[in-house]
Amino acid sequence: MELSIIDSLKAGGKKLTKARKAILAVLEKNALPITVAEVHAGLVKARTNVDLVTVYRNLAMLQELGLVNAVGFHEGQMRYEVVHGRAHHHHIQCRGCGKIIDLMLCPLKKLTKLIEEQTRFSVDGHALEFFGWCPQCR
Amino acid sequence: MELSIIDSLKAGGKKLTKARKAILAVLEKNALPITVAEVHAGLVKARTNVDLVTVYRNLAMLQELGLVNAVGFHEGQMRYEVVHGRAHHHHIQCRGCGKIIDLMLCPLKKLTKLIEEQTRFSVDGHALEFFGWCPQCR
DNA sequence: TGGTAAATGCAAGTGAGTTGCAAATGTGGT
DNA sequence: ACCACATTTGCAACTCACTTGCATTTACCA
Repeated sequence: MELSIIDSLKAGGKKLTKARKAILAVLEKNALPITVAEVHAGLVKARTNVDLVTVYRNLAMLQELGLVNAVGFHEGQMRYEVVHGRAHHHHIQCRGCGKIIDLMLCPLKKLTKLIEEQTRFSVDGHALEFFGWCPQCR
Repeated sequence: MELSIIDSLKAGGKKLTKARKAILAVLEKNALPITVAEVHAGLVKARTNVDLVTVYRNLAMLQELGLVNAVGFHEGQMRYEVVHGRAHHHHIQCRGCGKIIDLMLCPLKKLTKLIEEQTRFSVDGHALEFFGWCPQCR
């Protein structure tokens, strides 16, 4: 079974602070990965004053605990999404407008085993993003 | 057939400058994707004085022409490798020492078609990197 | 060889992300 | 409920990859 968010924090010796609750709430409200600035803007809109640096520190920490997922489209900044029981998945981003869509698939399980055999690395993660043009920008 | 590097530059209205030749030479010497700073260091070592900003501008241009390939491991900087007739491939990086290895495979051709059908995007690229621990760091 | 667009170097700027430190705040034990 | 204490937060300053503006230089073509 999966640990609850609170249990995961406790298991990592972390406190359940106001900032942390608010950050997770903003992420939960967004289905797609958002930037640190967008998380911060969400906090401001929810009248929760949390410094930007606190957002950075918490996202890094939540990522280490496996509670959030970092996604990068080589935009010069990272994006984050909650894990929270969602299935492992990937994304596609439009090169025109930047729109992101979830792709509920991953073809890499078998391949990972093959890579482990061939390289002698122990593989513990991968980044897979697609790029293209959405119907509106095409 | 594939255009030569010189032909590709000409086709794009680009000049074959000393800086450009030297940058491509440094990339050709390196089998794996290297950072902009590493390209620049390679130029200095080869006694070719090219400003760092020129390296940035040329790598961006060479990427647009499809002559070099940008690879990102979410390290806060990009890496570049020459395309030059090499087969499409991906990489794995060690989380311990940062070592990178070529993976001469790509499982995404069929999947790309499927994504195009499902999302109505026209897919024109993808980023796929693996992460893990190499035998020395494990 | 000379005219011209493209390319370069330098300096200054942008913006994401980090670090140090003093003040504030959860938490677990009593 | 309170206290002790480690964790967390905010602020300010900083780092570093990358970009931009502009005057000078260079490759190319007639």
